[in-house]
Amino acid sequence: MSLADLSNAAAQERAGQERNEPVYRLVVRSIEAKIMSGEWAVGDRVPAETALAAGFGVHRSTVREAIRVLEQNGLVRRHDGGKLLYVTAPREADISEKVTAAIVLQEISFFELWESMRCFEPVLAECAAMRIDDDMLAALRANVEKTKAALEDKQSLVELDIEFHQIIARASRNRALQLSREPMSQLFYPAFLKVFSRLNAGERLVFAHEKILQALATRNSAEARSWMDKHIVDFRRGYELANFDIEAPVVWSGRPA
Amino acid sequence: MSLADLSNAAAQERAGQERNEPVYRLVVRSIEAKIMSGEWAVGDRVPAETALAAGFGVHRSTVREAIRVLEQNGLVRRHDGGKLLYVTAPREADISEKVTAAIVLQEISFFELWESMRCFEPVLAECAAMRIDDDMLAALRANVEKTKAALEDKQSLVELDIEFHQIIARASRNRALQLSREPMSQLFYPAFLKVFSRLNAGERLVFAHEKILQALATRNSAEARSWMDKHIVDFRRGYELANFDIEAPVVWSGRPA
DNA sequence: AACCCCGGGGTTGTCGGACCAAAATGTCGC
DNA sequence: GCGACATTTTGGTCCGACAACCCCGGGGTT
Repeated sequence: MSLADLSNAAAQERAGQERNEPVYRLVVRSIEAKIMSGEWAVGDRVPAETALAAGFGVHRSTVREAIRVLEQNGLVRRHDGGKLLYVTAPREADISEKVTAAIVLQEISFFELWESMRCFEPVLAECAAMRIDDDMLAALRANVEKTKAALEDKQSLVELDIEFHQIIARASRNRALQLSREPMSQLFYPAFLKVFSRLNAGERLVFAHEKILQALATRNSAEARSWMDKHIVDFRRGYELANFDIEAPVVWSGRPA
Repeated sequence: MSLADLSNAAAQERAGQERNEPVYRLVVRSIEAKIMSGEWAVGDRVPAETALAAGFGVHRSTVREAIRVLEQNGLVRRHDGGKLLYVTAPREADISEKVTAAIVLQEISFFELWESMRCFEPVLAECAAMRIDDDMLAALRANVEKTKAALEDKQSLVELDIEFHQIIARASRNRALQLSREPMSQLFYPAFLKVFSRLNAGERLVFAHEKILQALATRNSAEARSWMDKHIVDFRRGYELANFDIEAPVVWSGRPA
C-alpha cells in the first residue's frame, strides 16, 4: 500500500469514464485490486484503519467508509466477535441476501422464480447423480426417512424439503450453480408452506423424493434429472391448485433464523 | 424516521442473537426495513445525511457508514452526476460484480462455469423462442450480420458473441434467470477471446448463431434449446482443443469498459 | 511445561465540529 | 415561459478526541 495507489486509480479514472470519483471509492478500488490480484491473500490480516489512512494519505473516516463497502461485498470480514479484519472470499450468504432483495424489489413474478428453479434443479440432480458420495447419500436417506415421519407437520415438511434440495445442490459439486440457486430457493420454498397448508401433498412429495434418491443412489443421471423435473413441474401444479397467482410478484417473508 | 427506530432494532437485537451490534448497522437495518416494507417507496428521496443523523440521534459519520452499506446493496442510489439519494431497487450490475468476485476468489473452476452456462443458455433460448418480440429479433439479425462481417477481427467477434447471448437472455423475459446468468457470462465469454486467438472458429460460431436465430424466428423452442446446447458444448470442445485446462480456476481479467 | 489470569497497548465505534466545492433551489429580469 | 444569476443545501473530506473492547504477552499457579 502506498500513496501511489490512489494516484494510479485517479489516473485510470481521468482516462476513463467518470470524473470526480470520491476518494473513499478510490480506496475501495485500490484495496479491491490488491485482493483480486492476490497481493493480499485470503486469510491475511487487513492493516488497521489508522495504518491504512496513513498509507493512503487520507483521513480515517474516509478509510472507514471504504471498509464498509468492502465488508459488504464480502471481501473482508471480522472473525466472529473479533475486531480484527481479515481478507476473505465472499460467501454464499453474502450474495444471497442481495439477490433476494433484488428479486423482491424488482417485483419479479413467482413464475420467473419457478422457471429458474426448473432450470436449476434438474441439472443439479443430474450432476449430483454423477458425483454424489456416500455421506451425502446417507444424509439424503436420513432426510427422506424424517420426511416420511413428519407427514403431518407442515412446518417440518417444508424445512425437510428445503434440506433435501440443498443436499442435492451440494452434491452437484458445482459452486457456481449453488451460488445462483441459493437465493432463489430462499424465496421459492417458503411458498411451499402456503401450498402445503392448503393441499395435502405430503405423499406426492415423499414419492418424488424417493424416486430422485433412488436415481441418485444408482448414479442414473438421466432418471435423476427427469424425476426432479417432474417434481418441480408438479409443484407448480400444486401452487395453482392451491389457487395462488403465479404471475404475482414474489413476496418477502422476514429474516431467517 | 424517528428515535424509536433504533431502540426497536436494539430491542430486537437483545432478544436475538448477536450482542453489541454497532449503531451504523442498526441504522442500516432500520432503513432497510423501511424500504423492504414499502414505507419508503422506490423513487422516493432519502433524507439528507444531517436530517437522518438528527432523526436517528447519531453522528453524521455513523449515518454515512450506513449509507455506504445501503448504497452497496443497491437499495439507494444517486442519480447520475447528482448528489441526492433516492430509494431504488437493486439492479443486475449491483449483483453482478459481487458474484463475479465470489467466483474468482472461491477459485471456482472453468468447468463449473461452463456447466452453469450449459444450464442457463439452452433454457434461456427456449424461453426466448416463446416470448421474443420483433424488435429483439431484428436486433439479433443485425448482430449476426455484423458477426459475419467481422470474422477476421477476434475482438469484435467476442463482443458480438456476448451481445448475441445477452439479447437472448433479455428476450427470455425472465429477470431471475438473467440475474443469475449475467455474472457467469461476464467471466465466461472473456475466455472466448483466448479460444478465438488460437482457433479459427468464427465460421462455426456464425453457423450456430444462425441456426439459433432461425429457431427463435420460427418460435421453435425445442430447436432453439437444442442448438444452443450444441453451441455451448461446442465451445467447451474449442476450449480444450485450444489446450486450456478446464479444471483451472476462473481468472479475473480487469474491469469492463 | 502447560495453563490460567490479568493488565497494558492496539483497534474499532462513535462523537463533536469544521471547511469547501458542487449541486439544488429560489429569484429576477427579459 | 424561460434562461442567468444568487443563495441555500448537501455531500465529501478532514481534524481531533475518547471510551469500550479485543488482543497478546507476562507472570504466577499447578
